Amino acid sequence: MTSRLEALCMEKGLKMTGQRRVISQVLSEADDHPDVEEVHRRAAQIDPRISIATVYRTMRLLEDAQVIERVDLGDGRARYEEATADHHHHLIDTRTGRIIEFASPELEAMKERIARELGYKIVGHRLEIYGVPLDEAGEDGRDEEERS
Amino acid sequence: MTSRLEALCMEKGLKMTGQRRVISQVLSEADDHPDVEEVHRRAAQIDPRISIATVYRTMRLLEDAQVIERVDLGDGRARYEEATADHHHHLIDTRTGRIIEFASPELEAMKERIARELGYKIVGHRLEIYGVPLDEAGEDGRDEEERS
DNA sequence: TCTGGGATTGCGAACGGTTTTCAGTATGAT
DNA sequence: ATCATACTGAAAACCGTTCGCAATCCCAGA
Repeated sequence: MTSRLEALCMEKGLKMTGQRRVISQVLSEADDHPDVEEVHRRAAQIDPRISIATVYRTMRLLEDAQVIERVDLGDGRARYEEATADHHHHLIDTRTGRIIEFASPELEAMKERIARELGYKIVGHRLEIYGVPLDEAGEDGRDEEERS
Repeated sequence: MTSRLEALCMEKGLKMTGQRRVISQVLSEADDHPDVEEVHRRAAQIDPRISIATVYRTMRLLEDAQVIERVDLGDGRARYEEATADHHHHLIDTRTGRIIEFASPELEAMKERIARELGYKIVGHRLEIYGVPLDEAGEDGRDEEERS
């Protein structure tokens, strides 16, 4: 059965090898933001002879083909998600690492405006919010707040 | 004479060595966002026997002491700026690498609101805009400001 | 002013994530 | 099936950053 990403790859004329098929499947089924190691782990469960180097290469290939998107969450390794048409951003739960996606047209508009006022045309942007759940924010041992 | 950052360091009770003095001076005089290698280059011009390891160590020290702030511009290396009270963000000129700082209270408010709606309290955030100068970007000349 | 000992430094080695090299393998067009 | 070519695995190279260690420096105390 061809996964969504596999279909996309064939559409783009990429040679479909066994490992690319497996990685495409893994990525199609992922609903989170796995890093390369995690993709490799999941791929290896389907076919243990896939090497980490191939995963790296395939991720780059898919990124270049704009099938997936690299997400830099500031933790030193690249994470990935399926490419989407609409721009969105990430809120990272610093307690659990959970990543929540959100989009805000107003925010987009405001960014455009700010860039224009500075004399620039936006070619890319990224916003990350780090936060803690409201209902847990005030409870346990008051760690002092730090605004950065 | 003692640089601004050097004074800050002494205030915080850090032992002031020759290298820390030099690095503090370099950082006090910088009005850009140098990476460690660049700080080392500038420091070495004042005192050539400062090692890159010491620069790395000192940057971390100053960061921990909240004298400077690390800025991750997504280019794989850490950049730094003096710590400021007000939160600001960066617009990166993808043609030249120039970094323009900007702040927007409305943007801050909007982020707070978005986080709250998602049930979160913000503990940190970061926004980067990548852009090209309007007057070099092609037509769509909406706002033509000299911005070299 | 001199001293002692903990903090700091320089060097190179180690590190973690990522890319590359290279020889062997698999793919898809024929 | 065949063959040129693209792809793969394993290991080495890379790059920014950190660490281990012996030598050195800073500065509180004498």
